[in-house]
Parts: sequence; structure tokens; C-alpha cells
Amino acid sequence: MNKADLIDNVSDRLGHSKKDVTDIVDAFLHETKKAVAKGNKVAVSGFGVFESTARKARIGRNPRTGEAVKIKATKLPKFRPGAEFKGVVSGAKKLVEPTAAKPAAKKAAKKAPAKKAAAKKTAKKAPAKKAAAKKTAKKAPAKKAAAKKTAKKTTRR
Amino acid sequence: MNKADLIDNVSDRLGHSKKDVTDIVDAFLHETKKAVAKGNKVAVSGFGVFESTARKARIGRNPRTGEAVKIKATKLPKFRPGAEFKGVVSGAKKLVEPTAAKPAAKKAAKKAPAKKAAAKKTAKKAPAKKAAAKKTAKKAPAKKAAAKKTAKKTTRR
DNA sequence: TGTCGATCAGATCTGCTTTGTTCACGAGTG
DNA sequence: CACTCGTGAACAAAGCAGATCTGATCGACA
Repeated sequence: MNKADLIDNVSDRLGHSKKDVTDIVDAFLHETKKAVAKGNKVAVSGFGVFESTARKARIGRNPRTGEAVKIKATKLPKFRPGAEFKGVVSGAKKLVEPTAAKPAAKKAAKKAPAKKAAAKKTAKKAPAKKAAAKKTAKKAPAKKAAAKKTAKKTTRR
Repeated sequence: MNKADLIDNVSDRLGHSKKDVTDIVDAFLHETKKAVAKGNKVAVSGFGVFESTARKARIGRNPRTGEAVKIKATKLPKFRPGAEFKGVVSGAKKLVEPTAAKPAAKKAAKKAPAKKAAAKKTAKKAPAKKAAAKKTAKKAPAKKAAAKKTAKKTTRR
């Protein structure tokens, strides 16, 4: 399967023209590449995170001749799959249709998460009380964390 | 940077509504996840390849207690960045705007690859002579590789 | 037609993955 | 815009599995 197949599927499902889908997908990929190339981390919730990673210089090998070759230090794109993507690939999760899908699929999508939410509510009730008790205490550290985060961002750029 | 930022940038650049861009991007990501979850390889030229990879069962460790824990065999999403993405992140390549960008950008895109082609030609001349000398020796392994490749394709589907 | 991606061997390096908690942020909905 | 819920990051130790990379060629794709 390749980009063109994906674009066909998207065009069929949403009823947008293939040209529009292609243009938008290409632009999305382009913006992703651009951001990562600039050293930014690109987080797509549920799908994964694209970022650049540094590789040190090392010795490689030409597989044809066996000759050792020096590989320079460089930067590479790296992808860390998100939880949903992992869950779907491993089979632990079912893939839920996006909300913009056809109305029939939309109803199905609502039923599936409802079951999950019910299961998780019971699990969360006990810690929710603790969270409420600690809410006032949390405001102060939140500011510190924010300060740390801005510091990290500035160093990155 | 996150999905919403990318969508803003795409919407600004192409003049499509944010809703359309969001719907199309979500569908594209969904189709990608779906295909990989089914065991298909998804190749997006210039960007990279998404596929699933198997992880064997092994022993991990609970970092809290130091206790050994069995990690089950599973399947994971994997991304292999394409040449252009790698080149852009490493700085070896300049990022070319997609063809649906504004007409002014289209002219700039044509000029940039012309310079590169000239640079690559000079780089290729020296190794080309060596390749010619070894050409006869290489024909035999090439056939074996082809045979292996067809075998792999049949097993996958 | 030109570019991209797969393939090959081998040695080295990197990353994965475990549990559980907390917090910040993002996404989606009303 | 506000609110709620979900996602993701961070952290700990350890060891092994997996990824990385090269150059040249060939097949597939845009």
C-alpha cells in the first residue's frame, strides 16, 4: 500500500476530490518534515511523535566489498508510535473511525467509547478524591513545571 | 508542535477550511493505522514507510521493584524515514515545497533540483569506473536476490 | 524518465520494555 | 470559550534484541 492508495481511500470515504486530498496530505507531510528538520518535535495524538535524533560518527561497512567506511555524525527523523497506534497494531485495541466519517459510522463510534468510559470511571473514582484534595497544593508546582518547560524550549531553538 | 499547528499551517497555505484539512488529515492517519494494523506496509514516497514489526517475548524488569517480568510477544508500528525526510533533517537537502503551493514557489522548486543534479554527476564519475570493472562478477548474485524477493512477496499475502 | 526504495553482511550502538504515579497539555465537545 | 477526558512524558535498572549504516544494483513508483 502506498500514498496513492491511502488518498484513494480517503477521497472515497469523505467525498473530497483526489486533488484536494492529495494537496492537503502533501502539505501536511511537508509541514511535518519542515518542523522536524527545524529541530521541533511534532506530536500527533494517538498516532505518534516525529522528532529528530542525533547519531554519532561511526564505522560502517560496504556490504559488497566488506570495506570499512566512516559514517559521519548526522541527524535523523525518528517516530515514536502513540498508544492508540500501538494498541491497534498489537490487536489490544479496535480502531475507531474518525468523527468526520459517514453518519452511520458515527453512531458506531459513539457506542464503542461509551463502554470504555464506563469501565474507566469505576477505576478513576477512588483517585479522583485524592486529586481534589491535592488541587490547591498542585498550583504551585504547576508554575515551576511551566518555567522548566519554557527553559527547555529555548535551549532547543 | 502538534497536529493542530500543522493543520493551521496547511489551512493557511492552501486556503482550505480547517475542518476540511482536519477531516482529511484524520482520515489519512486513520487509513494508515488501519493498513499497518492489517499487516500491510504503507509507503509514502519521500516521507517514509510505516509497517508493523514483531517483537518476541522476553524478560523485562519492573523498575520499581527490580522484579523480572515476562513481556509477551507483540506487534508494533515502525517507521522508516525516506530519503528526502532524512536529507532534510540532516541538512544535506533543502525542503522543496509541494506542487500545489503558490505559483511563485513552483518556479523556485524547479531551480533548486537543477543544481543538485549537476553536483551529483561529478560525484558519480569516479566510482562508475570501478563498477564497470566488477560488473561481470556481480550478475550472479543479482539473480538470487530477485528470487528471494518474489518468495517474500508471496508469503506476505 | 528519473527518483526512490529494497537488498546484501557485519559490527556496533541504541532502544525497548517492564510498573505505577503524577502532572501538563492536547483534543474534542457543548 | 470552557470543560472534560485522554494522551503523553518523566522516572527508576538491566540486558538483550533490534536498528543502523555503508555502496552498488535493480525494481517499483511518481
